[in-house]
Amino acid sequence: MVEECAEVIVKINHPRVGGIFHYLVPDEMGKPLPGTKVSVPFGNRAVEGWIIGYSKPDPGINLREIAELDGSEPDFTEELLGLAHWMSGYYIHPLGEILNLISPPPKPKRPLKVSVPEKPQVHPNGIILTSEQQEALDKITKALGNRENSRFLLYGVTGSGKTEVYERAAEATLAAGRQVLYLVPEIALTPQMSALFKERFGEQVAVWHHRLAGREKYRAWEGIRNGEIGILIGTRSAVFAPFRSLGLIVIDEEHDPAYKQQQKPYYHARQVALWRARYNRAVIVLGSATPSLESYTSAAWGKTQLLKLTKRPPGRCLPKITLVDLRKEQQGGNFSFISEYLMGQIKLRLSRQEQVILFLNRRGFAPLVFCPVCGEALKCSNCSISLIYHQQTKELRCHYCNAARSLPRACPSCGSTKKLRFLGIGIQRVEKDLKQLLPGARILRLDFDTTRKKGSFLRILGSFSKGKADILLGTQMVTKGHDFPGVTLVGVLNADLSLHLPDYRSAEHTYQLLTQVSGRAGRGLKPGEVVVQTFYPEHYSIKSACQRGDYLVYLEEAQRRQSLGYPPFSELIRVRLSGKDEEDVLKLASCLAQEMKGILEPCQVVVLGPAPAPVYRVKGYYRYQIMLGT
DNA sequence: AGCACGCCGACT
DNA sequence: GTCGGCGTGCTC
Repeated sequence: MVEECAEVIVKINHPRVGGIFHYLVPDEMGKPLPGTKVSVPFGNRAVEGWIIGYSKPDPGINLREIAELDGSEPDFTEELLGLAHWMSGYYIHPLGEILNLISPPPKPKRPLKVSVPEKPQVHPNGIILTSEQQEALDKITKALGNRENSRFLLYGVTGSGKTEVYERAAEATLAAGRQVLYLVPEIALTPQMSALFKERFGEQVAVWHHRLAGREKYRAWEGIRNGEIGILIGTRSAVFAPFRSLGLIVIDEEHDPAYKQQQKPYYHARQVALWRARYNRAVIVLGSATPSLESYTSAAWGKTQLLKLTKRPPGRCLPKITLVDLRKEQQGGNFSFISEYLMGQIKLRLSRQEQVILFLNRRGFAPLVFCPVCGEALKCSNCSISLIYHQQTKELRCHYCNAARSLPRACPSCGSTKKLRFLGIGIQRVEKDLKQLLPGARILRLDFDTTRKKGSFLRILGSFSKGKADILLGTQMVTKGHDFPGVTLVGVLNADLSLHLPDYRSAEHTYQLLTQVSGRAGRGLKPGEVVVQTFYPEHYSIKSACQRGDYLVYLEEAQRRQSLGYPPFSELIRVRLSGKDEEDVLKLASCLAQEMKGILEPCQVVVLGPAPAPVYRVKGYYRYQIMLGT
């Protein structure tokens, strides 16, 4: 009779070695708990891995012994092992790599100084809740009290005080002896959030994100594990923290695409959080002024309880929104990026020494550079995409592979040495032109290129909020939850840019972007105004963003998705194949699609493709895709 | 992924 | 005759 052997997942990142390997456990090791890190002989070398369970191996394999146990405690709780299994199946990814992803941070070399945990003290702020806030809070605390796995959508207009509701729900959770996970979409939002929570809850608050230094990381992880930390504020990877008693999960700005990882494994933190909430019988609150359609319909179907905050606190009203039709502007002879109306409003604010935010979702100086003789646009040599001209570095950049080249003397396609032409307007061009149009104005630019250096993001925001500039000109980055009381005007230079992207959610994303950026206006006591410039004022996502307070955009979008058979009314899977040889990729994709059709179409799954991906070459790899839909 | 084994071209 | 090219295949 063969004894039960340890099932070990080896830490080797290749999908072909994703399986379980059995090892004998030497007697002196006893029976280590699942989750324990081990070192095992593998082929002719030693590799690390984790014991994930015990079972009888198939007969006839030459079993070897575990060489070493690493660490006194298992790396994973039972919950996290279960989560890893679920993720491995759901995201079709090797278990070993999932375990690697969620494994604890390494122990720092120098021992940590022993901190004496002070008695946590809570300092209430004395704010009086609006009746809507109170009602939302009551429902959340009731669910907390019942230890139900409840799911809420806190749908509140920008500035309606969602954070205050989260803080009080956190207070109730701590009082019940349980822990809180508070997720935010990006690292830049963690400092202000943790400052806010620390003010109220003291040192039991910790921050987590991937850029944290080694010992900070370790301290937060340990604190969560041993219960000294009651509230963890972090970005999506914080969803894997080893809570001992998780009671509340808050996902702030739940619609934000940053919650989805853009690399393997392509997990969605909201999805993972829902799993953990279920496992822990915890309450989960998804909060947003512009919920994802998935969450909104989930509420409509009764799977999620809807909590609405429709008003800003007394004295703070919603900004007025003005739509400017750029077609009419051009008919009137103004071909500039800025309408007369918006220009007038900017000048008015400058004269009153109020601040302005301008939003244009396009990096660089000119998005297209072409030869006036042959008409050919300059393309990246590795990607099927046009190169963008960047003014300050005087070079052409590919926004997909980041390759840069200097502006060529002669056209690479026809050899003409006539000066290349720039087409379209990027944020650097706006900055340059604005400085000429408004010589006295102090302008700050906030985009990927001005925030590459560590700390520059906060430096720019800091100097703007201290009033050291009049105009903050930015891409996507300016839309995220910052609070500038001095801003009374927000200008959206081109609302249409995200409307025509090849994504079935582009209308939803446009609506969310416009509403979020509009929310930056009038956060102080002075009333705010938003000016939205568009070539397409009758498009429903633009119209609805400008008539806030109605939920029609969700109804309309839901109807459209349903009639076209898109999620959340169906399931959709995109299978992407990529490789250096286009022939090979296409051949394999065709075979795969054929195979899938044979198996899936009888069970009513439609197989579409293969078709070239929207950007069909990236970094020298050809990309084809197959869509599966129900 | 590593790292072996393994069978064909230019070197001390 | 040997060093080494990277094609194929295996790892409890």
